[in-house]
Amino acid sequence: MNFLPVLRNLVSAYQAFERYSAPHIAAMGLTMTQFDVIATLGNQLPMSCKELGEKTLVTKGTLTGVLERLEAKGLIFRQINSEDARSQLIGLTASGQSLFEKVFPEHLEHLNGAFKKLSSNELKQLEESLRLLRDAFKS
Amino acid sequence: MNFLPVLRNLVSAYQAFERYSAPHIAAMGLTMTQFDVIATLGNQLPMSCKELGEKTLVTKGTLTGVLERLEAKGLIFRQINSEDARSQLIGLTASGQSLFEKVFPEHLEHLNGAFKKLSSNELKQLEESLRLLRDAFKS
DNA sequence: TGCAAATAGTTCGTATTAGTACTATATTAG
DNA sequence: CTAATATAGTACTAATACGAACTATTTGCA
Repeated sequence: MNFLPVLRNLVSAYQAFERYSAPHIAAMGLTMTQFDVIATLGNQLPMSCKELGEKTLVTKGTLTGVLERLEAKGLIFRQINSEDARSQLIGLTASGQSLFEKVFPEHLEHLNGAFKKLSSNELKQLEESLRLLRDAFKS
Repeated sequence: MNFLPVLRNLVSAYQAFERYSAPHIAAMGLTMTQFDVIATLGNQLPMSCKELGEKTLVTKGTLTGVLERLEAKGLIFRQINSEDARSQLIGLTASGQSLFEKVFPEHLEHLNGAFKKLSSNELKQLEESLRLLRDAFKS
């Protein structure tokens, strides 16, 4: 069974998504990864780097640098985790929260411009197919 | 229509693929991108950077660095393109060819370990779904 | 209790990655 | 024929990205 076309389509679909999204996000002064972090922190209680990394699929080594830059922009704060001194809690500052409220719905609308081309069935099929593929690579 | 689960699955499937493949390729002394270039050049006539970039989905700026490192390892050569002095032709050296012949079938077998979990229908469905998604982001 | 093992984050090295500006060459319109 | 434009590849910058080594805690187990 020839699976190379599937791999090729996986990579090109992923790249197409990135290239569709990145310019819109860059126009708001963020990178994709930074946006991902802001979107994950929005409307949530402060969370640890570990949890943030799991939700955004960003490894901890990368996250350190991303958080540095977001902190330098005044978008996030860090606070001590009183339950575990190894850990810290990350949250949005007022400025980060207001950026989130502006940018997140806008970007959803931008993405909807692409997804509205797909039917409800196609979306469901996609979600299921992708889950199968991911699971095939796991374990 | 909520498309966020589809996006999340796209990213996690892509990452699962990378994390399944990368260690196997790293064990052979290559990165994923380097392997991609070697695999694309294998059993082909020398081709331009432009063509190589289109086939591997690597942008030209990135390709410059990748080719530098592959050339330093003695795996590829560059030759003048007599038809266009702006361009050069990239091909595998004997050493690169022999690496290709060893590594490519091995890696296909490794990937098959994941893909054999999917039925023929699931593969077909995946290929089609991913093409739809990619096209939704294009244009 | 006390120490080995696990965990949270940072640091570091290497390699992409995108994007822009730049050089050299080719093509094409007038 | 020549000037404007397009194209191929390189140089450069900023930001990921991964993995390994490292520090500071915390946990688990004997």
